[in-house]
Amino acid sequence: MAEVERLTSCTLSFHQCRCFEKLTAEQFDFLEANSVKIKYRKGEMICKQGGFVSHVMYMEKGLAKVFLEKGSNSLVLRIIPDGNFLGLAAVSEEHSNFPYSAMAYVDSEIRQIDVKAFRKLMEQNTDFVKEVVNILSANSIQIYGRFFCLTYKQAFGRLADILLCLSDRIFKKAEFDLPLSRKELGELSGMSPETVIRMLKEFNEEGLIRMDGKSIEVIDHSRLKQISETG
Amino acid sequence: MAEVERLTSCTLSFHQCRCFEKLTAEQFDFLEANSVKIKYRKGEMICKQGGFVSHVMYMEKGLAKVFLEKGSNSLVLRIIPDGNFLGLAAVSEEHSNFPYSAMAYVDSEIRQIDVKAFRKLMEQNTDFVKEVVNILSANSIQIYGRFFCLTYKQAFGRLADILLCLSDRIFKKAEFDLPLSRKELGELSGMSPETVIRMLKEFNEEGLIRMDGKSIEVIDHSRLKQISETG
DNA sequence: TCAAACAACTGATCCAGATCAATCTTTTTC
DNA sequence: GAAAAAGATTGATCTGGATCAGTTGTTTGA
Repeated sequence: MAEVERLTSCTLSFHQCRCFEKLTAEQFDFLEANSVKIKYRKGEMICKQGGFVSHVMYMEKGLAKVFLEKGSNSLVLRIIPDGNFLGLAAVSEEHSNFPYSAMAYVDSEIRQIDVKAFRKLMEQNTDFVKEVVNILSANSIQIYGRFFCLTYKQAFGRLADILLCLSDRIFKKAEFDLPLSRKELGELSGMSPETVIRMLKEFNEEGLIRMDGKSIEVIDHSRLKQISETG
Repeated sequence: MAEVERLTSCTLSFHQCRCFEKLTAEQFDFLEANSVKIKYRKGEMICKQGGFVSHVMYMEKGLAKVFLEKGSNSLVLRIIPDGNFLGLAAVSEEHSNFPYSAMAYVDSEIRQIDVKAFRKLMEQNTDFVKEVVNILSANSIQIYGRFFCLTYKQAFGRLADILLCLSDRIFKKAEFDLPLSRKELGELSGMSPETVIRMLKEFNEEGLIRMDGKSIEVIDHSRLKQISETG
């Protein structure tokens, strides 16, 4: 029996992007010819909510957040590690403006692909467009889970979610140096920076994590998972 | 200058489905031959979160909610009026289980389309698959707005959103009979039924709406809109 | 036709987590 | 390398909205 996916506020879809594998050598060259690699520094804006869409972007190396902003409020929708698309909303012909902003968490290399060229490939290659549909679906499902968790889980459950997500899926090791401020960690888990600090301190004191400034180590993975589920 | 889309917790995307217009007569017949119309009674489940996906569903007539459930918590993702798809997540080959449940708010007629037939049309018809991509994108963007609002807006702002959404976009008139219980209205706007009642009462007393049991009339549209924006 | 379940409503209480106000620490800048 | 700005931390306070505990209609169904 297939296990039903667990609802987490994890900020990353489970989908492994296999788009480019579907292209012929010729199509891949066409895509290369119509794209350019851009380097962003930590903290730089990659796109602005409301701005004109001109490219589909692909994270080659780095880490970024995709978020909504309004006034002083900011909601992180997704975080984008290596090998993921950013701004795939652009493929829809009906949206000429970015529905979200994106910012680099760390120095990042992003491939900008001309949206017209990208759409052309979608017309030419059935497997490619199917893969795009798969990615869009997977992104939606991930957002649903995140939406549910930020709405119903308590603060400690949401923080446990994010810590596990960072450890298991972004950095893929128990110990990592957090490239985010407490404020940004708060935006990710939907709480104030002060609450983040207090909860991290508590997790630390109870031996669930070991924390030293920016360095975090997940110690009791299974209890964190339990907190994430019951929180 | 194009106006940037307003963030609301409205439960309905702005996209008008034009999928079927893209099909040839032959393809349309194929789709008809591979689909069946099902009637659901008010309150009946249309699909269950975790259940196997076998069909793409299209709301021909009626109103339904698409929601996540876990324990006693329920989060309404979207409401589906006439002429919208339900369960389009099924088109992705990677998801064999429904990521959400759906329930009919009122007696509804739903076309179930065999997912294999649907996918076949996506392979055959470029315009059709583009339109599917457009719908998926529009759905995502709508969910983003809703996510933001349920996270950051206060209760009265969220309720104002929903009332305007119901009046402007679902029923398309100022006065309508609400086919939802206070509890369901609470699920839609992310609050407890008691809070819904208190806020409706307040809106009523301040002359923003006129309320009599199930019947609701929007009186002061512009102030409601203002509340929705500042709330 | 009656009771039993459900929906609407009201008032009182409570609490998670935000906000505010300091202090301390680290990083940046000139 | 000193001053200034930004981030981390701590403690005290405050509050929006949930929860609880009723009462009063209103369907439902045996």
